[in-house]
Amino acid sequence: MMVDNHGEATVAAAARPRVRGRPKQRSDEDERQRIVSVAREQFLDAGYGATTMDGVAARCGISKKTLYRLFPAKTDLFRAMVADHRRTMLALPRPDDALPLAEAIAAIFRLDIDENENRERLAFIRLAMADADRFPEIGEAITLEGAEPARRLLADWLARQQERGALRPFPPQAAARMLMDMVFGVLVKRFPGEGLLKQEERLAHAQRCIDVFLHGLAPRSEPA
Amino acid sequence: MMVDNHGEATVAAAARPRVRGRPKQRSDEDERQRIVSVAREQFLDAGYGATTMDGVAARCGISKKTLYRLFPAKTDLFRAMVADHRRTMLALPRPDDALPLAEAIAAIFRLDIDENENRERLAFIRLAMADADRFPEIGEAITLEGAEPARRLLADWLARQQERGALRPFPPQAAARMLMDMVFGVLVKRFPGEGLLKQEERLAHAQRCIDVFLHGLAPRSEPA
DNA sequence: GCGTTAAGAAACTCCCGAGTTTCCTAAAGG
DNA sequence: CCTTTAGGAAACTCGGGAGTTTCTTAACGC
Repeated sequence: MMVDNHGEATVAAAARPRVRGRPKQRSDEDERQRIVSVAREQFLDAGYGATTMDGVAARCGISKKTLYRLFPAKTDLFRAMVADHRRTMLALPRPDDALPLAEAIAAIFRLDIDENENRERLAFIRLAMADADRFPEIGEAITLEGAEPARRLLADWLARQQERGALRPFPPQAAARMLMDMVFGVLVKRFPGEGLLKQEERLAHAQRCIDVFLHGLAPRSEPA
Repeated sequence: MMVDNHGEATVAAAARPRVRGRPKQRSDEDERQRIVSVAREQFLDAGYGATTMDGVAARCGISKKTLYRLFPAKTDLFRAMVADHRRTMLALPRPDDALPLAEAIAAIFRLDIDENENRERLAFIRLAMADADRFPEIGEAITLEGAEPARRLLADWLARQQERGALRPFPPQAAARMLMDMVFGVLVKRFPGEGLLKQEERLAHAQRCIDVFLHGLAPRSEPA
């Protein structure tokens, strides 16, 4: 969805006649949204420092003047991007306790999101790690709107399963963190050369993690 | 060890008489080493972009002239820092197959390293993630000198345990990655506010990860 | 139609950091 | 002791990016 928006915006911008004079009026809100989309693309792709206002304006097909009217400073644009991300972050599903354990976890992790959404999710995390010091809100956005609620959801679910006797007793918060780290640790895989995992690999990896995790927390497993 | 070096360097620098004229000669090698130590501190603390040559020179108590004689460009300094990091990276231990499984893994992870070493390890990973695009070698340093060998070591060990029947069959590479992600995922915990985990928490967390992991790969566990 | 005005293009200021140079001084070395 | 020379301090150039301004022009509202 978001990438499509980008595409639209960019293409529209490129197609927009670059004539002098006052262009057709457009709603400020639409304009802001378009800009934020482009900015998100840039920020996620290049990081905060390497993203330039000139670049954003150019890619939006607008002048810096307009850009600065809507976003008085680069930081405002960044914050708006983060806020937008928070708004559009996917709502967490209520896991169905009747579901098989593995499926319930897969649902919590939304393993079904598409490649682009996943790419954006990881890019956002990278950005957060890189610029968390300068912009606490990006770290907060990830933590408060993404990781934290998801972890709480997962931890609650784990606690319930433990009460049911479906899982052995184990600190739920710690367990939730472990599983999330396993599943999203793929992020680091980005280092050596080849890009992110493909959809298929990502799913397979997640399934393996869930497998190990569930066996690791199974009620009566033999100690190693 | 490294932090001590930093301390020494910084203090020595501050104590150095800031007089005009030619100072007492010192070995270029010593000088380079001092500079690299200071630079490492800066790079790890502030990232590549936020580290300035002026700042490094000032903290070293030397002039930019000397700094640029020894390191013609900022990138050279950065590369030297990475190279130094690679050199001083701890050699991996050969795991003793006779050890209890949990202890063997703890040894592979060097869970006994001190707080400062651990802080540096995590800072380096963060730096790598932030600047991997511009400086592939930092990502490579982590991957090739740190993560990769450790993962291979762990994977080999896992494979051996599987052959012995101490662990159930499971793709060893995937398993090694999972465990590493779990143990070092703590990294992400840095976001919200409070700093890194204390030594004690870190060890406890690692032990819990190992616990879940070993149960998850135990030979005859009940499916969940 | 016709003034008003909002937007584009582009030049501009300002700042900051990489890298260079100049001048000065004192250690090195004979 | 006196010349040579390496290093410190600081001023410099240069480039690039944030944010501003000016000029121009065409859409908008009457």
